[in-house]
Amino acid sequence: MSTVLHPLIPDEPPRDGGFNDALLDGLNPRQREAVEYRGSALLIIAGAGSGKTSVLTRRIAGLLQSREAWPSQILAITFTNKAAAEMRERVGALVGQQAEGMWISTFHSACVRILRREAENFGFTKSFTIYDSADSRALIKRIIKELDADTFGFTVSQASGKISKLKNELMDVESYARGANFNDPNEVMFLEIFRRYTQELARANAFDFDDLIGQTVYLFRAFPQVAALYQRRFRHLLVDEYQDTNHAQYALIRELTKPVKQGDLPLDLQGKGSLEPASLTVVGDSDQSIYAFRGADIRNIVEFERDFPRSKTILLEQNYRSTQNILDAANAVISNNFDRKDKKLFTTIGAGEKITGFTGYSGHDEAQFVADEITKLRDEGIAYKDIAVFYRTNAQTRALEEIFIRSALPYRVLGGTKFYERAEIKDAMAYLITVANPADPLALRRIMNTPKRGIGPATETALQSWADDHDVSLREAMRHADELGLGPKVTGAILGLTAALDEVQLTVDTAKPSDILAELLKKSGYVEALRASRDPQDEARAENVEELLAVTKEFSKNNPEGTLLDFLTEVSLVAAADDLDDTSGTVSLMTLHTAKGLEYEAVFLTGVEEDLLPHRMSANEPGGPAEERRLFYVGITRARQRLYLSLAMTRAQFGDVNVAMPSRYLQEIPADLIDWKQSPGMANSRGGTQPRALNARRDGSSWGTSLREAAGLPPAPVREKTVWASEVTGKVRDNGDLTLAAGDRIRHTDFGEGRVMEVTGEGAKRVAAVQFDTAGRKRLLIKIAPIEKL
DNA sequence: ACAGAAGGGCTTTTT
DNA sequence: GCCCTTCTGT
Repeated sequence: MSTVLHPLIPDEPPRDGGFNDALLDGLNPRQREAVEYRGSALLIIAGAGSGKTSVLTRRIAGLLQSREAWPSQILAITFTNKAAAEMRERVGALVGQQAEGMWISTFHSACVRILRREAENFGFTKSFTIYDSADSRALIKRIIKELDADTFGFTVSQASGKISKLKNELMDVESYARGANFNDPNEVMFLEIFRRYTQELARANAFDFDDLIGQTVYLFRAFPQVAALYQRRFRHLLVDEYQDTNHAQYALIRELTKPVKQGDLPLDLQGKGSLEPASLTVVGDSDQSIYAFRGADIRNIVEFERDFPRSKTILLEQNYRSTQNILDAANAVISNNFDRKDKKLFTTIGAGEKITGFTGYSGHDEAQFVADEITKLRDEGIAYKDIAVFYRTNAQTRALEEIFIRSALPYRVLGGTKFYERAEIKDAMAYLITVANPADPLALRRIMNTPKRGIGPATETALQSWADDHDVSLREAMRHADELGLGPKVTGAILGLTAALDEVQLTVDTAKPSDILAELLKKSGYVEALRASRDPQDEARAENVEELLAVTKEFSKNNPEGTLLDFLTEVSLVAAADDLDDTSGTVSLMTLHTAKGLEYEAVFLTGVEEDLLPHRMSANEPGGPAEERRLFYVGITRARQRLYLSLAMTRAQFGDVNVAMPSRYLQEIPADLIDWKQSPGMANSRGGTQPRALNARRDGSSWGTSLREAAGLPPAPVREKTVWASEVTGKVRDNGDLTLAAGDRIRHTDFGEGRVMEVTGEGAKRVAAVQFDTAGRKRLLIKIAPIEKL
């Protein structure tokens, strides 16, 4: 092996053929072709569950094994970090250590890597901060306030949404201004917001999420010699979930697959290596495009063949995941989207069980059904970790969680309010960001008076004006606090904080993140202040901060060389689905969006109601209802063996209860595929093909019924059990040391009387299995269930 | 400067 | 139902 001439670029790989046939074992002819095809561009249309990850990993392994490519010449883009980790692992299993040098990451991570290396080319430093959506909203909020733009009717979410959209289209302030209508005061104001926002980001040495992609494209276009390095380096690009790429991501791919210009390379590389464009493989399924709201452009995949004229397309339709009943339902639903290439999933697995349908009176009733069915599945031998519950909006978790806690079902919520969104964690992170990137005023403002140091808004404004007048950073202004004529106490507090930050800052490139954090927490007195507080919640907050400290230690263990910047990058880019830990034996709860790319033995798709799925907000958007249908389709196709569709007749929203109607999509599923345990009356009267409601009765025993009548709906079926006498509240009950033993009689506020059959678990986690007289068998967490001993 | 109370607005999905 | 902003009194 000859020496490597440029750190980025290894030599040409030797081409000695050798393709291990084991890589093709167990593949169908189409999959084989997708692994073996060689050419400039390949589009793999991979239906849900068609084994695309297998194909992709084997394709990469093949390139490595046959010596067509060095690991470092491969760039594979996935949608989530979790998917990247899985792909890396699976390629590693096929080819061993070689997997190390490949770039397998998300668009965002790959771009951060490039930008950290190249930021100095265009006015940033490598220690730039990444603003997440909350950060960028905070900045926009400030700007709107400064400009009094709210009097024009500008809201933060409007402005940030519009800016994000423009950035996804690679529009910057200048190009937007060119097409702007200057007679429209609204547009002028928006332009000013956009301009300031862009300026502030640059001054803060920060990129927002959209910039990570957009600025990388800009970098490649403005600096051809930089682009040439990466064009030459990456010989094989593979992009997963191509249907969800936006225009900026598409442009990035185009840049990377341009032919390498000889003259743009450094002298020592000229004439070395191939100057052909890199080969491109994209995998996707337009039926699973669910991110149009975020700028994903389905045309990228639909027009691939036009974009890359010498491309080859391979269609994978055989499904290896689900039963035929589930696939029939999925096919039936998706065929209602008219503007799609016809594609039908099929399997050789067999029909399998019917889909189970259920209509609850309320979200809680629905949740109870889910909990009960999960218990039954468990009895059939399906592990908790193989069961997932999906919903359209995060707000729906509340009812599910309440019931799951009561029922002692182990669960975890993927996404939702994450650890890093907690105020105390953001505070601690802001300390870290402040020392990593002193130019960032957003982080500095957050910690300036946290913990309380007597530096209030007035002082902050004074500091900021001084900074503006002297054209220095906010941080620099703080160092000159004694020149501002502030009170001695405030001045001392500012100088004290600045000195502490400056001191820690000296160590950022060398010290471990955990040591830096510990030092900052000590010097700032943050944890101390939390512990001293008399707010009982602050104790928990202090523990969360300790938890963050543990996270940094764990990070250093996994990345011995990892710097503070590496840590901050990792934290900025972790997504909801990324903390997925398959080994934990719990039921998984997540939104339909998070569910993409995952699969489970049993899937509960909840809240299949109008205004929820499809969501009310999608109704006005062009293509909205079709995208919602794809979302439903994605949910259905996650299931291997068992699928449950559930809804409620009433749903709590904004604090009060509304009547809910069955989703239009339910009628698109052939009636004989669904076994309704309790069917929605509405679906019957509209579709006419489904079985009549069972046991329909007008006994007025449930408020659900009367609400339906008030709304002019036919009477709902009434189950004898589980009419919620009392609303389940979010308050944590505590039965203290109530002890129960097998044989005891108890009364439950919702289920009535029953007999304890068995008690398991210890202490606060003791669980009673109870046979109720009318409501069946339930598992209850003794400590908090609404029960009394008789 | 800050704590606590009262009032308004809002939630689709996320890298 | 909750969170965030604003107002009021110290």
